[in-house]
Amino acid sequence: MYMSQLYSPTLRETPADAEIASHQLMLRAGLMRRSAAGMYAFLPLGLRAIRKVEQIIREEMNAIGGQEVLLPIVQPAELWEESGRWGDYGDEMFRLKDRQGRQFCLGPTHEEIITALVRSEVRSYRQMPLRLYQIQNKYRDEIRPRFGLMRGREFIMKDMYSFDRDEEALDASYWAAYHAYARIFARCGVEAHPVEADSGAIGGDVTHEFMVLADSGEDLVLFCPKCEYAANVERAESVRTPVQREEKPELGELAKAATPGARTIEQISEFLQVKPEDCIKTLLYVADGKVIAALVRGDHNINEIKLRKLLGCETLELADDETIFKATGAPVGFAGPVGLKIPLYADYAVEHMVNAVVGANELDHHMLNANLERDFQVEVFADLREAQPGDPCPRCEGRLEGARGIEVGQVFKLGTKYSRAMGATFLDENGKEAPMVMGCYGIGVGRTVAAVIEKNHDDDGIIWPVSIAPYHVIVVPVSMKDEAQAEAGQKLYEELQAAGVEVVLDDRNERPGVKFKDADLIGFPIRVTIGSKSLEQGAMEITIRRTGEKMLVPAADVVSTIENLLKDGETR
RNA sequence: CGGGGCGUGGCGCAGUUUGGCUAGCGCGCCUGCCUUGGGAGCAGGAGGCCGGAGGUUCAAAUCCUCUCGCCCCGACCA
Repeated sequence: MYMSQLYSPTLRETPADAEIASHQLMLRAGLMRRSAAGMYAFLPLGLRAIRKVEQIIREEMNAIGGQEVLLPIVQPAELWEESGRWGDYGDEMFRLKDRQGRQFCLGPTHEEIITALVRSEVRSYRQMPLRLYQIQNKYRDEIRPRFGLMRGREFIMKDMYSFDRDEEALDASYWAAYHAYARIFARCGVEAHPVEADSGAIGGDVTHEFMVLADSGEDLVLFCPKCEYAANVERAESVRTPVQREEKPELGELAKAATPGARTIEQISEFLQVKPEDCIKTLLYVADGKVIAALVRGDHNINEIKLRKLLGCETLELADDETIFKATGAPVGFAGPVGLKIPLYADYAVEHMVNAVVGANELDHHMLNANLERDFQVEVFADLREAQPGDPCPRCEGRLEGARGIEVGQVFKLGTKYSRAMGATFLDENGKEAPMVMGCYGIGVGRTVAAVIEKNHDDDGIIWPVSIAPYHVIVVPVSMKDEAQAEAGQKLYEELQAAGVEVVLDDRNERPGVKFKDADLIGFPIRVTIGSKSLEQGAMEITIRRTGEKMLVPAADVVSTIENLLKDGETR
């Protein structure tokens, strides 16, 4: 490709609305352009990187017996009604009607449509395991699209679905995908750490997310430096420590204190001069229409996912002001467990608390010296809090550390949730009908590219790993007006092409500074500079983008040197 | 959805508080000259119904109303 013809409009200045490095660089380097909030057009260079990631994914999916299909983006509502998700998915689903008034959606994911496809064709255990995947656009009307490709409303995703005869076979599919993922991300040039995760709306119980650690990540990951434990904060367990006391604690007298205007733990602890960890946070929820209270220590955050699991409820939301007033007799900010006539669920940490500060269920008042058993009873103690860095590891003696992560992939064991709901069954060797046991496995393709850039850039621009670089090499004649240079550039360009190297010739009549800046910004792993001085000596200069290392190479050896550099991965 | 901010040429911004006559600046773009190892220089030039609609006024980028779009923070932690 000639640089003069390449449609890659680079930007000298950083677009104002791009916040993180990958977003800024993808715009500046001319990889993509925004078309609407959370929607992007890919330009030639961006598309080439995307395609390379897709190709790596294909190879690894095929290697574990995956077969590629392409499913519709526009999906009929009926299928989603069968699985029950037409209602569940809510505002995040793009919905549309055809001219007959039939309802459709733009697929946010494809469990329904693939299950429908497979149920009508697969009848026998002999036809499984079946592993089908696609690389397709997905649509989610995100509440808040941001950070370019990190959280878009339209995004490219590889999704594989596995269909197996039983749990054991699913396990094999699951771990095959898990290990394929590790290979995929490694080949793309990023480290992606598998962490235990929550399965969210998709369902299922066993699931891992693959996280690229980066400060710009939207997820918080907790991991143990001493063992293998790593989990998304949504999932991370907090351990119950036994209550051990040398002697009976001295219980203070329950007393009411005026706390005008103090509604938050911060305000209360400030006002009463107590530590947040000596306060109990009383949160009122409506679970399937029933009002309950959840208690956590003042300095802890509740984990609603854990609460939801404990209660086993369909819907769970924080109570509104009116409900709170009805249940407690006080406005928001003054709820407490003492005298509260609704079921109380408390985090394990609350077991340890003595002489706690709690809301008094009365405007502008709190209670001091509230104590378990004596002053209030708790229905159930459970792990309800959000784990945080510094917490003990649930698996060993270590302490958890925290890091931010970009979720580039997730693998799920779905079980029979969809196959049961949608009647995807088969006959086993005894002629007995059973639901297929499913798994699903996603990779955000664009997000992976963005994550790679987050981890591979410097002040000058992108530093592509060779494996997904849009092009491997850029040949830069310093001056196109110099015939010897122009000719040598053209010749090298042709030789590299003949050798199968993906190469761009910067044939623009620009000053060298401009060409170098663009080359660095776009991030070609290797640059060959052809200048008059070196050329007179019959040499060219090879620069490695990642290290900045320069080497003067005899013109005759340039192609073989580059081939070796690309092969041994020194430029990665 | 709540809070904050922003919409002025392809990009980055000034001008808006205190309405005023040809709407500016830098980058980019076009032409010519010149220059060629890290975003050169000189000269000339193109390009903007100031997001949109309505209103106030002799006069609106500027004031008022409505609307659309975008960005950031938060989204129930009492």
